[in-house]
Amino acid sequence: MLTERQLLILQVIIDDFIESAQPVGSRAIAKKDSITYSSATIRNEMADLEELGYLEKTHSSSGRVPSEKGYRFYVDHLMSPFDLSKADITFIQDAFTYQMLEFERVVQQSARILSDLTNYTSIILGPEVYETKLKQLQIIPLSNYTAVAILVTNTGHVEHRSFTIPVVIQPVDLEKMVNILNEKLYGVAIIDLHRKLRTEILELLRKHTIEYDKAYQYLQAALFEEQSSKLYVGGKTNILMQPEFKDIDKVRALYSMIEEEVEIAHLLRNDTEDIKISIGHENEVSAMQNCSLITASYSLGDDQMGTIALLGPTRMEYSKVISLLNLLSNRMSQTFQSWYYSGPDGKQ
Amino acid sequence: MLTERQLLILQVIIDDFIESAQPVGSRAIAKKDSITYSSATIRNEMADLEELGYLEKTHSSSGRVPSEKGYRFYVDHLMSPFDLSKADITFIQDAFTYQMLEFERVVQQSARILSDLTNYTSIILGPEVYETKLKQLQIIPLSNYTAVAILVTNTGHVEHRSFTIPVVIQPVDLEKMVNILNEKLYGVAIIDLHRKLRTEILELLRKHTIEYDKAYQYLQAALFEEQSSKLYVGGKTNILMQPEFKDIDKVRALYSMIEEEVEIAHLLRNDTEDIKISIGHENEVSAMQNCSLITASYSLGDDQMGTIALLGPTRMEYSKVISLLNLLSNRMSQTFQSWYYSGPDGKQ
DNA sequence: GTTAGCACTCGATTCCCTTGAGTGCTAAAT
DNA sequence: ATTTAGCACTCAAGGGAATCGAGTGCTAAC
Repeated sequence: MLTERQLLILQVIIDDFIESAQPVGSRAIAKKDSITYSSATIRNEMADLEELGYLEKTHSSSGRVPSEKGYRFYVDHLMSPFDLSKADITFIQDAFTYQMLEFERVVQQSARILSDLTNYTSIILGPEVYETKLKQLQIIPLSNYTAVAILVTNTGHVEHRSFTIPVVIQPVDLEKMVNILNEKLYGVAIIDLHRKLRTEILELLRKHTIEYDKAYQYLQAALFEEQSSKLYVGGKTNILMQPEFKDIDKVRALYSMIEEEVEIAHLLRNDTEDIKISIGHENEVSAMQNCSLITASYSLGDDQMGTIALLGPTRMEYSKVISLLNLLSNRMSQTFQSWYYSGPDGKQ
Repeated sequence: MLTERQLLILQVIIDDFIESAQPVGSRAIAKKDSITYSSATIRNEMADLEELGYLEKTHSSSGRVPSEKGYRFYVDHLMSPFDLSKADITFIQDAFTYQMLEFERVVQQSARILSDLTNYTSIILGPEVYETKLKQLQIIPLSNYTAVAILVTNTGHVEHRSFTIPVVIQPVDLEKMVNILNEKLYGVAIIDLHRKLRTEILELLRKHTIEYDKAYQYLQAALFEEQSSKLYVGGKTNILMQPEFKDIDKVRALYSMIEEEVEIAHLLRNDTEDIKISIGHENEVSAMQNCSLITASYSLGDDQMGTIALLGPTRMEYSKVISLLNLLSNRMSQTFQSWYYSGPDGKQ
């Protein structure tokens, strides 16, 4: 068990290192206002903290640097809550008052806010489209041979895909089909669309169009190809600003990691209500092992929608990042909520 | 005027340097099969070529490096046409045979192809949406207070924007409005939409809806906000692979430059039929002055649509890049063409 | 005109020395 | 029993000096 004094010293060291990115020496600590002991005492405590695994040295005569265990202890027990500046808060509020009526827009804006306010890289995992519901389906002919299919969900999300119209299908058939589909599929969750199309609608359609199979096949290709949830990344170049990434190879590794959308999406998904923090080697992926990843989730009512995250060096401003993620995930959830339950202005 | 031998030597030096990124020495040149002179002779010629400004030394006893004037001469007179490998060609053809029916898709795919095949960064400037024509306008209500407006162009491009419905406007008004708009605006170029809305349609609409002004204002906000042509960037991280960018500051400068979409768009626009090459300081922007930018344009029929470009170090594989850009811009133009004039399969 | 030969240049690498920030330990002070 | 002052020690970083070698320019011979 750590003594009060050790707790204090550990906290001060980590705070200092997070700010300065330089190994912290005993003299520097002794000078702090909150510290009343001499550098020699500090040295003794530091030696103990090192032995306990909370601190490390970069070389035998260097100052101390927090270990991953140190950071873990810090975020669990030590760190003091961060008060966002008035400026930051109004910045966020402002961003959310002006015409935030589209999912994509909210998410992109949020990613941007996060990266701008932290100098880290923000990653936002979009919702599983599956959970939203079909509002309207439309097929708009572009030429005699091509058309664009448009799918609108209740969240205002629009998917579209152009396709060639098979010769055997007449425009009038197409129209009939769309009518039937809209009638039968309105309000159906996107995740169920596929199944429903294949079963219930099949018979119905057969009565009206001769070439159901072909039409079905095309429709499916047109609409259901990429419904995997999207990744929004903000401030990718912020990584370059961090002193721990002055070595270009690390940057390269991290970038190619971020481009692995599938893997990242998997890593991110945070199903809990809480904020989740992964420090250094707590991350499974090797390219991220000198990084920390902090994730929070946003939701619509009780439904988890997606995850917002910040990726930075292990020497991260945990406290600030957590405050920000909390504020922003709430703000996002609120916004989505307001689209459904609020007054005519869509404001709270 | 350069002698035959000088031309040969210059060519060999630049070819070598483009491949190796290392200053080229006289001995290395003398060893090449195509060179029958001794290193001493080469040295004399190199000294002359340096005096003429085509070569430079990095320091007084180093090998030679092409100057920007050298590169310029090389691309204008020296470089031999590059035969793309069978593999590369089939790779491109394959990419274009499978369901390329959306503008975005074609462009994104192309950007990817370019960056993958070259290890440079590709930038594609989308078409001015203005030049395309309105196919259909739709407003789909999402709730009592919100709706999504969708605009489809003849190129299969879909724009959409959610908005709040002003209280004063009834759903039935909305419907009427959309009908009128579709009737009157079908086939109108996007660039003319604005004007037309403001003039001709105004009176017509006034007869039918009470709150035209409000509706107009909302419609406009919903549909015409971001019609600037889009930028598609591929292989941004390829920059990190080039030895001339092992210095992180240069990378940072270049990245923040690329993010200036407006400026880049302006730089890129290539209104000629031909391929345009800007070497080093021929670029106005300082962050690009150790880069070369090669642009080509793609078109629909006789209408220039947009620009595709590759950005790399001045030591670029000009010859290969040019072949690739030629092939790809043609392939893109063809594809767009085929959407309009070809048979039911959309194939040539 | 071409080439061999040689002195010369200069970046890169290595080694050594110095500096200074920081430690650990011991002994004295509280 | 803590705390602190003092001192010897460690090691990274930075600054020459020495060495190496790739490459040049020039001269004289072919």
